Amino acid sequence: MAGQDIRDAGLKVTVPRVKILNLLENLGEQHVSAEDVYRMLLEAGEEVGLATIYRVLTQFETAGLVERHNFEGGFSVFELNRGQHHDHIVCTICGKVEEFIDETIEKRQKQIAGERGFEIGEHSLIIYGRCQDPNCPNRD
Amino acid sequence: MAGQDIRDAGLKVTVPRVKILNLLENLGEQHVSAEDVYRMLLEAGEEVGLATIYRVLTQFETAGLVERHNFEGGFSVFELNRGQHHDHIVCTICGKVEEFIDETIEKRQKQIAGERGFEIGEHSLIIYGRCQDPNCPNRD
DNA sequence: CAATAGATGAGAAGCTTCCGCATTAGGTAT
DNA sequence: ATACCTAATGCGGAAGCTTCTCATCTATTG
Repeated sequence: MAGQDIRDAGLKVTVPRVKILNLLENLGEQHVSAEDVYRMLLEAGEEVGLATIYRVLTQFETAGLVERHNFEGGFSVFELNRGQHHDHIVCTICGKVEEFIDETIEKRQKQIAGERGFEIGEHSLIIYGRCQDPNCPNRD
Repeated sequence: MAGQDIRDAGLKVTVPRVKILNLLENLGEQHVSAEDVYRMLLEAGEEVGLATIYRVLTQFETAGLVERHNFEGGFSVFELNRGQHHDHIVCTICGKVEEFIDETIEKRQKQIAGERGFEIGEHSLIIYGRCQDPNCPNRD
């Protein structure tokens, strides 16, 4: 349950934090910006200050509860950390994001880092392309 | 030569554009921000407005002359497009950037995109870690 | 060399993100 | 329960990166 996760992260269980975490839990694989979270909560009649959202998302990230991604566009998007690392493939037309995991790539990355004397930390692999979703305005 | 590249891109060959392109050509594998370009030109006694640098870098990117990367930190870095695609490994301590190419990973990416019905375009693979450069303040 | 479409520079404005500070609320011990 | 103390919130505003506006200037073309 959300409350316990927040407590485990060493944070007080407050109304805004629970609202934000619940929202993320209900989002599934969807990726949202801080502004998105703000708007979605507003639309649900739950008003939380934007500064608080940024603060809380950063705290959740530090605590490992959520992941932050820097897609193109200069702002961050967040998603719940469901434990399993994964990479992203993003449609440059409609913005749809899918996730994937590939062991081959993971292994090669570790090797590459090792060869270059890097102690590997995070990594970010984003493939950009055009999806074939019938609802995607991908025509030409 | 720089002038011809600029003309080929459909842009007028102006003093600022030539200065910026020449600077990038002399930078090798170094990655610079727009602000870096501004400062470097200033130090070389060549004053170019910051707005122009942003404009020109974006135009060069569109024309395929330079590549823009969004590393962590919320700002873009640029490098000359030397034709050969490559990925990056970034030290999270000292910010050092190294480049690499790996055919295994490239191939898997194409496969993954194909499996998911994506027509692959760009991709961005950034590994974050800690380097072992003696000059890197990597101690703990 | 004049005409013109395009480029520049300076400052203002935009966007995302983060402070500072007064107020409020969670957690804990009474 | 109550009161206390620390932490969290919310607001306004500010910071950093980037883009826009617009008057001025310049590269190109005939």
